[in-house]
Amino acid sequence: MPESPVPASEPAYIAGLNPPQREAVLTTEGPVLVLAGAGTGKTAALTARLAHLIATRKAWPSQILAVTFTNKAAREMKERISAISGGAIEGMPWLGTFHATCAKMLRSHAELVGIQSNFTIIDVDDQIRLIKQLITASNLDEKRWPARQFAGLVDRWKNRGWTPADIDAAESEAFANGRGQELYAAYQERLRTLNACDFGDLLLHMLVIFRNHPDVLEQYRQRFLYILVDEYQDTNAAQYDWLKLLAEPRRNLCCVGDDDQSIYSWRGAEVANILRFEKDFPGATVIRLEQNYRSTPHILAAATGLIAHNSGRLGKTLWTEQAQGDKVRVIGVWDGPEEARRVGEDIERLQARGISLNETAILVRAQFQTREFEERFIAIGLNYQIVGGFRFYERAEIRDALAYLRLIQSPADDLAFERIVNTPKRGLGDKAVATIHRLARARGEPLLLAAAQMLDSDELTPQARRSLGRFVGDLARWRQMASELPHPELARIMLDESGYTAMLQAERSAEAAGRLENLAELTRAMEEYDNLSAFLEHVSLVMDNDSVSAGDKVTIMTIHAAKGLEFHHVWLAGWEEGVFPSQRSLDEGGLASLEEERRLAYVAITRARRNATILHAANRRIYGQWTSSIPSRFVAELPREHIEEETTMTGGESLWRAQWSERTDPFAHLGPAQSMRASTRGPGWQRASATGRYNNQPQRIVEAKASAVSLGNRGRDDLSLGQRVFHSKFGYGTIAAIEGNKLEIDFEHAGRKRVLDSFVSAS
DNA sequence: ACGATATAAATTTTT
DNA sequence: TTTATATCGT
Repeated sequence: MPESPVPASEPAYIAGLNPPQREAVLTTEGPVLVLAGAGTGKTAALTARLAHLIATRKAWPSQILAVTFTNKAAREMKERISAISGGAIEGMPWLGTFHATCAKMLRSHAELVGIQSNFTIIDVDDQIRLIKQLITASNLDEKRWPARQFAGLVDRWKNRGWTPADIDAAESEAFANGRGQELYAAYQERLRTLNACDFGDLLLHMLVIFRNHPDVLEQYRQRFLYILVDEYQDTNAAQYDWLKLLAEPRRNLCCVGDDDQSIYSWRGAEVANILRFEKDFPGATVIRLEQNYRSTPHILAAATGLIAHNSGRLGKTLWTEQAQGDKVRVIGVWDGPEEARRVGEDIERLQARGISLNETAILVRAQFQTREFEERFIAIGLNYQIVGGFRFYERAEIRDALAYLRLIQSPADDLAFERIVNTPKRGLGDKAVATIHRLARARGEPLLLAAAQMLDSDELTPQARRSLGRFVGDLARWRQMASELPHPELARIMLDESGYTAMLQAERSAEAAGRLENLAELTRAMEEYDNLSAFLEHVSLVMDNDSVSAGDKVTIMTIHAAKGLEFHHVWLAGWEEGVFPSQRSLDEGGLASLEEERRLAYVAITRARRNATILHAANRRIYGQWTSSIPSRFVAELPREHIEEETTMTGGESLWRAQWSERTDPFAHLGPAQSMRASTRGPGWQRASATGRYNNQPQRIVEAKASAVSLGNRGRDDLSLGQRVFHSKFGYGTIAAIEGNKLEIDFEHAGRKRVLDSFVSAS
C-alpha cells in the first residue's frame, strides 16, 4: 500500500495531540498496544486513530472493527468520530460492544449453531429461572445447589470459551457432585429449543463458528482491515480468542488499555491478556500515554504510590504539567453517620463558594454504603443522585411489560409466558402452570400452544380454564392488533386490557405510582424505534442506565460505576479494612483479589481533578450490627508527603448518643460508658474515650434525632403524586415522585429537592 | 391459590 | 438493617 503523503498542514484530528498520542494514531500497521494511564487522553487518541485510518483511505469505515465494553464507550466514540470528521463519516457499522457486534454477526450465521436468526437474547433473570427448572428436573436439591451459583459457573465457562464438550471431569466437579457438565449441556440444549441465547452465548457461539467454519471466519478476516479494542485489560479469554482469530493474518490489531485499571476480573476479565500482549504478537509496538491531563501532582503521586504496591504491572510513570494543588486529605471519623455528615458539610461549604454540585462525587466500594449518605443528604436537603443500583430495564414491572411484548413477537417464548401467565393474578397458580408444562413437554410444543390446546380438554378446573382461555384469547387478539397499530400504542393497550395497570392502581402504594410512571416511560421510549423487534433488540443489548438527569446534584456511586469519569472534588468513603479492601473479596481470591482492590483504589483516586478526600470510620453498622474497624491498609500505603491527615472525632459521640443510647439502649440511664459495656452491640466505647474531644452540637443532635425517628416511619398514605405540600425549610411545592418514604418535590422557590415524607405536610 | 409470617443471607456488575 | 425466599394457614 503506497504511503499517503504527509500534508504540509496537519489534519485537525492530529493537531492537539502529544507525541505518544500521535504515535498511537500514526502507527497504523501491525500489532499496537497503547498503555493509556488514567486521564491521559485515551479516547482522543483512539478516535483520532479511527479518523486517520479513514481520512488517509487506508480503510473504509465498514472495514474497521472497533469494539468496546460498554454502550456508553461505543456511543461516545461514535459521537466523537462524527464530530472530528464534521459529520463526514456517516458512522461505522462495526463499532460497538463485544456483545452487540457478536449479536449482529450471529444473526447471519445462527443456523451454524442450531438456532434461528431471530433468536431471543435472554437476561440473567430468565437465565436463573431456566436453570432452576433444570436443577429441579435433575432431582437436585435447589438449596444445596443454588441456580445462581450454577449460572455463575456457566458464565465463567463461557467467558473462557468452553462449550459443554470442553468441560473436563475436574471442572464438572464444581457443581452437584460432578454433574456440572451434564447440566451445562442440558442448559444449552434447552436454550436451543427456546431459540434463545444468553449473553455469554453471543460470544461463545461466534467463537465456535469461527473455529468450525473457516469460510465464515475468512469472510470477516477479509472485511476487517483494522481492528481496534478499547479497555483491553477487561477482555476475557473468549473475547481474546475471538479477537486473535479475526486479527490473523494481517495483525492490524490495536489494543488500548491500562493494566492498573483492571477491576473486573470477577466478571471473567483476565489482566494476563494485556500483560502478555507482546508475547502474543511479536514485534508489537508498545506506546505509553503517560501525560495526565486530569489531576494535580499530589493526587497523581498518591495514586501512583499506592499502585506501586502491586506486583506484575507493565509499569507507567504518570506525570502532569499542572500546578501543585492540595494534598490528598485523609480523615478519620467516629462512625458512618459522622462520615456522611462531614462530607455533607464539605459539600455545602463548596456550594456556598459557588461550586457546582455536578463537580462533586462520593465514591464507595459497595452499594450499601450509599445509604448513609442518602439519608444524611435528605435530612439536610442537599441535592444528590445515586448512580447504579437498579437499572430501568431490570425493574419487575418493566420486565413484565417486556414479557407481554415478547410473547406477541414470538409465541414460543416460554420464559416470557411463564413470567406473565399469572401476572396480574388470574388464578393460574403453580398447579395450573405445572399442568401446562406437562402437556407442553409431552408434545414438545411451546407453553402457549399447549395452553391453547388445553382449553378443549378437561385437564384444568373450569375456573382455571376460563381464566386461561381469556388470557390466550387476549394474546391472540393483541397479536392481531400488532400488525395494525403502532407498537407503543399496542403496549399501552396490552397493559390496560391485561389488567396490569389496574393491578398497580389498586395497590395505591407509593411504589405502585412509581411503577406506573416507569411503564409510561417505557412506552414513550418505544416510540424511538421503528418496530417491535428493533425495540426488543435494543433493550436486551443496550440496557444502559444513563439517566442524564439535569440539575445540580452530588453524585454518589460505586467505584466500579465511576470508571472513566472525573470530578473536581471527590470523596472516597469507607476506607476501612473489611470494607475496602472488601473482606469478601479477600476471602475468595487472596492476594490476587487484594491487588484488584488496590487497583480499584487507584481508579478511585484518579477520578479526582482538584481535590481528593479519603475517609475512614472507627465504627460502622453493617447488616444492622455495629462493627468497629481499623483504617484500610491502603491508607498506610499512600505516600506520606502527598497526604494530609486529620483524625478528629468531632461530634461523633454526641451524634452516636442521640441516635442510639436514648432510643434503643435499655441501659441508657446508666450513662454511655456503662451502657456500652453492658450491651454488646454498641461501638467500642474505650476507644471513644481514648480519642476524647467531644463537643456538643445541639442542632446536630436535633437533626440526627429527627432523621432517626423518621426512618422508622413507614410510607404515608396521605400523599400522592402531584399533591401540593408544605415543607418547613423549602416552603410550598408539588410532589413529583414518591419512592418509599422519600419524596421528590418541585418547590415553588427552592426548585426540585428530595426530602423525607415526615418533613412535609399536606397543604 | 394466595397472602401472611418466619428464616436466612447479604460486593463490585460493562453485556 | 433489609430483602428475598420458604413454609404455613386459610
